[in-house]
Amino acid sequence: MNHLHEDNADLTKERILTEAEALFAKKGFEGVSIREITSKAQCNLAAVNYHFGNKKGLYIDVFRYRWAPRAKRLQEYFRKSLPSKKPSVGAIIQSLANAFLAGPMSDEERHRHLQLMSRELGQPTEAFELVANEIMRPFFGELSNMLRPELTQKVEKEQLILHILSIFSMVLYFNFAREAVSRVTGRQYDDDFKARLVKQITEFSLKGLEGDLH
Amino acid sequence: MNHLHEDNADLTKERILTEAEALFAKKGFEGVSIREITSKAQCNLAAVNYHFGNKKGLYIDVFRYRWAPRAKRLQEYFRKSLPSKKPSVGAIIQSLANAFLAGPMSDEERHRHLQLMSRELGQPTEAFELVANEIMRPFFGELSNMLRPELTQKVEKEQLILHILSIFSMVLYFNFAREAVSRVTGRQYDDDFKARLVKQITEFSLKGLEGDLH
DNA sequence: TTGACATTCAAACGTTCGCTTGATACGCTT
DNA sequence: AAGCGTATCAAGCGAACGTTTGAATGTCAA
Repeated sequence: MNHLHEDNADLTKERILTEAEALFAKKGFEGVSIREITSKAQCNLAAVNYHFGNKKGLYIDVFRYRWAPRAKRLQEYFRKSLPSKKPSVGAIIQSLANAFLAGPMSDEERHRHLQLMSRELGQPTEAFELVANEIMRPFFGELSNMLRPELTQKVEKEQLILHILSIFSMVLYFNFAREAVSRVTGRQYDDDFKARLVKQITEFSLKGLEGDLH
Repeated sequence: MNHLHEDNADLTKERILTEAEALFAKKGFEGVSIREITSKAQCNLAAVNYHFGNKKGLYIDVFRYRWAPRAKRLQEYFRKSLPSKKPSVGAIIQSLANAFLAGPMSDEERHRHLQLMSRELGQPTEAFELVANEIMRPFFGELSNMLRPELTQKVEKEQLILHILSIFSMVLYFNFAREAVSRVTGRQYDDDFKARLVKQITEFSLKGLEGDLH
């Protein structure tokens, strides 16, 4: 193995995945043509069908090889941001909001990531299965286990999940609707404003949980 | 005026608007073809170009003649749901969440409405100007004026807007990401569950504002 | 009855779409 | 050197796309 031509193949394949992710995030599946992707990736039109079978296969592989690994990196970053021992609910929420809005990735990369996620949430395709089973479900379970000991016993499982979803709704919305948020607030979406949004999500959510905490 | 053929024209035009809205909401602008719309509207392919100029013109007119009026109806419903005198913050939020999740429209209609809105929020087009100027800006101003007297003086304008956006993020998310929400919670998206979501949004948001209230 | 206008229609326009094909070049194995 | 598998390429396929056209139809005012 490790032939030279396989390295080249990998490079082409990687370039296609990179450009495809950016374009799918920006314009959606139907808004992008294979020609546009291969043109930006500087390769032949047929390369997509050769490496990924068809357009949908490429879309799925974008989630498999780009989105899902990044989501796991994001989760890992979140875990390492937590205080090593018995993190408080406030610390958990803050780490969560911070990881998703000002985490380890570049602003562009994070925007791509959340755009792709939002598209799948709003209009699930085959890729949603991957997102749900490999990323969402385990992470929600992890968060539930983390928060459970901090909550009063009367809080049911469903209530806890709804709380977590409420927090996520803000994280996603403030990224997904950047332009609307910028216009309504009159603020540019720069690092200052992102820090402000992290603060808002953290404080609003922490208070939102009040009454269900010990 | 009031010629018979103008009535017929209106009917065709109305049918196109109706089917177009449903399809644009479901599949997005690029995911729908004029042929699909005119086929469902049971009219000729050229009717879209005759009545609306081109596909984009139809999309804009869907927002102008369908979406915006419905948004105003929704706002009117919200106003009438409020206690007639000095509504409390809790009453305001509850009326808001209820109007958007269980308001005057059918579940399908509301779903269409919020899907179209979410699409414009995530990927603004020409229609976003209409949405922002004629619907969002006035309504946000109205909500601000309503909530302002109930908040402590230290709450700045930006803070207030971020609070409102936080509430809206939940309203939109729980509609936009129906399938994900259903899967994660394990619940069908029926009337019972919608009532549960209204409760969650109301209580979570009301607590989220705590500390900034009188 | 005639002429002007509004609306619908079948048909076709040129373009772009996703995808396939067969040729070509290259590196590896034997 | 021969044969094999991998990768890239230009070219082209049929289908679907948004849009245009010109004729047909129906309705009103003059």
